[in-house]
Amino acid sequence: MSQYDPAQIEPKWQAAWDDAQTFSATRDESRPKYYVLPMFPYPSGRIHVGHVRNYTLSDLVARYKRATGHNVLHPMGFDAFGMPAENAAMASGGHPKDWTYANIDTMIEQMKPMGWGFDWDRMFATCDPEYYGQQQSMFLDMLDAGLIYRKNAVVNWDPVDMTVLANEQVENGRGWRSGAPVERKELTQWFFKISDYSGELLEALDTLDDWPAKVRLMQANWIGRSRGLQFAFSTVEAPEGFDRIEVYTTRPDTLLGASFVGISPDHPLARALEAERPEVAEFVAECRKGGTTEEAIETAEKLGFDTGITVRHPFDTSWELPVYIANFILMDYGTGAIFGCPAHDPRDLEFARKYDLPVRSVFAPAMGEEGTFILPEDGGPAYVPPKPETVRYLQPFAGAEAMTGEDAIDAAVAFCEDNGVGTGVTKFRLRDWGLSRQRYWGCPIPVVHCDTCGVVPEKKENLPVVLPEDVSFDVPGNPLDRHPTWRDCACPSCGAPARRETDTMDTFVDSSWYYARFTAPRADTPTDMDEAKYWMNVDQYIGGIEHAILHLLYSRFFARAMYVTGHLPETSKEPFSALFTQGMVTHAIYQTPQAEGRPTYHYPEEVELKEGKAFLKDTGAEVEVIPSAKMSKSKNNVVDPVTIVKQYGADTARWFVLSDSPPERDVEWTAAGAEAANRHLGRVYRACAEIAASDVPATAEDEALLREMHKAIHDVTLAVESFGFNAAIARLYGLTNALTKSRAGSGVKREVAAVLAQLMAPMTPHLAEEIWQLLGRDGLVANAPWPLADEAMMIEDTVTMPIQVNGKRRGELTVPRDMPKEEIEKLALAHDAVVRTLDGAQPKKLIVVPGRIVNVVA
RNA sequence: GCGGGCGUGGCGGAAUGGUAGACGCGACGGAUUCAAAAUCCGUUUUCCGAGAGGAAGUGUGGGUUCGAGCCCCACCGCCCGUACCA
Repeated sequence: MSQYDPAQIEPKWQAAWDDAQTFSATRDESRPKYYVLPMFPYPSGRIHVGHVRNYTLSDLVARYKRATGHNVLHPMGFDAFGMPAENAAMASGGHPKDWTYANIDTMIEQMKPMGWGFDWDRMFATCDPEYYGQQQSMFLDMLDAGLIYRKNAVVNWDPVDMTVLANEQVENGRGWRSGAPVERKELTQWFFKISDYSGELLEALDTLDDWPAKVRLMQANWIGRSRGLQFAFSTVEAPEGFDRIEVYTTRPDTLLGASFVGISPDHPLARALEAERPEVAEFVAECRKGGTTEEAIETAEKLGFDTGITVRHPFDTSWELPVYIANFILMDYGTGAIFGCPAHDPRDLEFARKYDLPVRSVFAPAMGEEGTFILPEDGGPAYVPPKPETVRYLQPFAGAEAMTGEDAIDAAVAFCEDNGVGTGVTKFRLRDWGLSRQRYWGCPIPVVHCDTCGVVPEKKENLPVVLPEDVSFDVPGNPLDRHPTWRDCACPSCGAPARRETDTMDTFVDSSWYYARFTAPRADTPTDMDEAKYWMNVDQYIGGIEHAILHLLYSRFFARAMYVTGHLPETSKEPFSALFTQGMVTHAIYQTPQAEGRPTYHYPEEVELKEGKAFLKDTGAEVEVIPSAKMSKSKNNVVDPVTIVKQYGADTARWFVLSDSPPERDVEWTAAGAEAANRHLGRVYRACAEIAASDVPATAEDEALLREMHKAIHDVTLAVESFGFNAAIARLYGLTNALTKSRAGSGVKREVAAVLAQLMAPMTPHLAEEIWQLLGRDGLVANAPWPLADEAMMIEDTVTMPIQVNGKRRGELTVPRDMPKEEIEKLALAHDAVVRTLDGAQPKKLIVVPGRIVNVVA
């Protein structure tokens, strides 16, 4: 009998699918459509195991949905703009375009042998002018619709290289190349008005039933709707025009605990003082050191500068509070000014203790819950109970003494409004989306700057504004800025000499509408409405949890913006009907510690495993094993899928990434696991080949095997529907074992083997086709309808229930499936173990859950 | 710092509030073999016990319940995100 030989069978079936055009999607109103989309990859140069997991998951869903009668769209493309291409050009002197397209070719070559059923005819890369030209066209429509505007925003500035840095290019506050301390610098930049949609994007989260709850929660917190009070402090001895400082607070109930007013270093008042007073300028310059990330700002040491200006408390004009410039206050949120209440905010407390400002508690734990509570003014930590918790107000100015924070906030807002101290307002944390990038390898922003006409949109007939190819990366900065001819152009409005916008778009723009483009990838408009109406929405989107907020939120906004500009139907405002977030693929790190600095990392193939320990093959020296680490080139623990496929075949790689871990969790790649997967597939192949050739008449075991088959169909179908692919695989192991051990006749065994092939087809499609053929079935298993479980065939006559005494298992009871509760009670009380444990005592309670459990409470 | 998630045998993991450890890996024992590889069969949470059986046990500490891996509270550890990595 022939052996399982993936190298021979896999290319054969891939060619068969190609010939039959199995996975090319065309509109067909007679069948329900199903659009399954894995997040498209960045063309880094090689596919990695994370990609293998992502596309194996989407392919499984696609093949399963095909089998259940759906017209499936399962496309693939490349998110091809971005920094790595420019970094490669800087490092090795090539061109980002050549680097990118060469990488795409390599990756396609690596993807094809995996047997993923993509509709390759729809492929595109976002750096294709055909794609980004349509993106420019939409930009103009959105600009026209008032969805895009310009304003100032801060960037990371490398003062030595004189260039803007991405957050990841800032290491410990210094530029990655120059090593110079990074500064925050303001530039005029383009923005999408995503904040216009804050409320809608938040509320619509409730409609996304098939999204993970954690993602919806993360987005809700990110959008961050808050109710609060906006009011103004009147100032004492402030410069002209600063009679008042507007502040926003979400805790107006803590107004009597106010201790100081803090303003952002970018607040207009801070700017005014900076211009006049050198010591302020010095302090503000100090605040502007470091990167722009929220993390860097929040974890930096809290710094304050006493301006000498004071403000009057709105409830008591004789009470004056100092005004500090503070480095932890963001100009982007609220009004860029706050009042500090140290007793009830840890940051304010740290600040107050540092600058010796008063700490005044506003509320304390409600009566009876005080325990060991220490007031913050007596050295305790800031007291910040959850808002729904009832607390005791020490000096209630609005409402009762004991109230929840929520009620107290409402009462305080009402009180302040009644007394002319500010108004209650709703604010969002979500900021507008800055899309300008001072970089070459991105979609050019199609506008022109003219001295007379100002900012002028490029004419649509002049699109795409194509990136020039004659650029060099030998000097830091954006080559578009210094391009001799591309930059200079004629004003589309008056024709006078003008200057092209040299900022390009954030790559998040590219990935915010690719799902829509896949429905009509060659259209000469951004989308084709008929195709979009048929294929949208994405029925199942699959990708990494790392995109939970930004990419998914931007895409949700973009779909709305595309609806407003007529590029998507209203029904596509939420473009992803269901979302699944997969876990990472990890791999052990093998390292030898060094006396100083980084350890030496060893490749897995240099290491030998013996008795749970790892040794270097060369020297026999023991190496340290760090399990389950994220794969990283610098740690030498990256597994290359190409090697795996050469060694074991694509089906083994697919089977392995699906088995073991549930798909939403991280999975550790182990050589042993891959071998085990391969061994099992070999077992299935041999068993089925043997069955195909056997000739045993029907036996008494036929029915038992058929029952097992129907139960397996039922269980696997449920598991696949609920993304429990590891459970589905465990069930398939079970069916395989039942099939190989059964003494049923050949007829039934062949039927079960064929069903096994069908159930495995979405996971190991090549092997499934081969078995299908061995069994003499017609056509492709890829085109066969999904098997149906016959519920009547699954029913067993008896059930076995555990018997517990006081919640501890003491025995079990096998009874007819439909035995009445009273009968079960009698049998349970008469059971040896129960009699022994009760020892003559009367049971206090008897709980019988028919078919489930019996619990005797003594 | 803040927001979110996860934590179960030697390992990956299973378990609508109802027998904790399915299924797989590894390990151990056996069959087959001149021998090995491959393959097949069996055992495998820990501790006590010859055995029958018993006790403990799902990161830590508490709580709710007839019954908690699952629900609630506090803590510890790891992972993701933190708006210019994609």
